[in-house]
Amino acid sequence: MSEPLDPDMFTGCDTAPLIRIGDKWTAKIIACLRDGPRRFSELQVPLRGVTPKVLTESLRAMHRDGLVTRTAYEEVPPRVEYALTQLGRSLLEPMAACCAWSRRHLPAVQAAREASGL
Amino acid sequence: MSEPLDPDMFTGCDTAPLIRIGDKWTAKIIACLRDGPRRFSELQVPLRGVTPKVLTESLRAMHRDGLVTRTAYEEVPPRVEYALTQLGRSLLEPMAACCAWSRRHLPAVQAAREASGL
DNA sequence: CAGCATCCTTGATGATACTG
DNA sequence: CAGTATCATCAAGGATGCTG
Repeated sequence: MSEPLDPDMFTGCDTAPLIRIGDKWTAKIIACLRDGPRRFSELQVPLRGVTPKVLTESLRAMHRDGLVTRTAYEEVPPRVEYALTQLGRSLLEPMAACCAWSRRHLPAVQAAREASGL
Repeated sequence: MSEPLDPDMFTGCDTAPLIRIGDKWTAKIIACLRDGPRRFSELQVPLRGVTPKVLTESLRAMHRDGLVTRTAYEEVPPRVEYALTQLGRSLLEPMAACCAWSRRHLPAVQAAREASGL
């Protein structure tokens, strides 16, 4: 009920998050790769509005962290496919937990927000 | 294995997140309130470095969304206690799922990151 | 097609000082 | 104590144009 609270009890680290997940695109990219490999341009479609620069940055970080694989085919025009690794796939579980919460409780959040006049 | 990808398959909304959770403090605040009500200044300690301004903003948003209650006692000096609502408490579940993932897989992320030379 | 290179905007956050 | 009020900062993200 009281006493010492651990500042890092949730994130497990001081300030900078160790892994890039809570940013704007990583989770969406993982969702888009759920059903199989996708090409760079295939990802741009569902992630409407993402610029190639940002998409590249995100994919590079995810590749560096072992979440996705990158396969470049020596063709013209070039073709590059991204796919989830086992590690990346394992993130679908906590993501599903968040989605489940969202489906169940977002209406309550909406209600609370309106009840307090924005 | 292919075809139309839903841009909002993960977040459930277009751009702006409907609820403020993925920010820097909300999840930590929820964790700090897990074992009971806390005062404003009690929260500042474990959330080391958080300025009163930012803590106020976070708590206000959480209150607006029905995640926490705010109880001000008419005393001198003033005392204000924040506590999780049932809704706020329900967020502990998906948070636990994320923590579980972290405990299990962060070492693999570290390894992957080193194996790729940062 | 799959990106780089550049420049720019913006919101979340921080530092500091002050108040009921 | 529990904030409020300003100002400053910085990195994520975006816009645009170019290239192998």
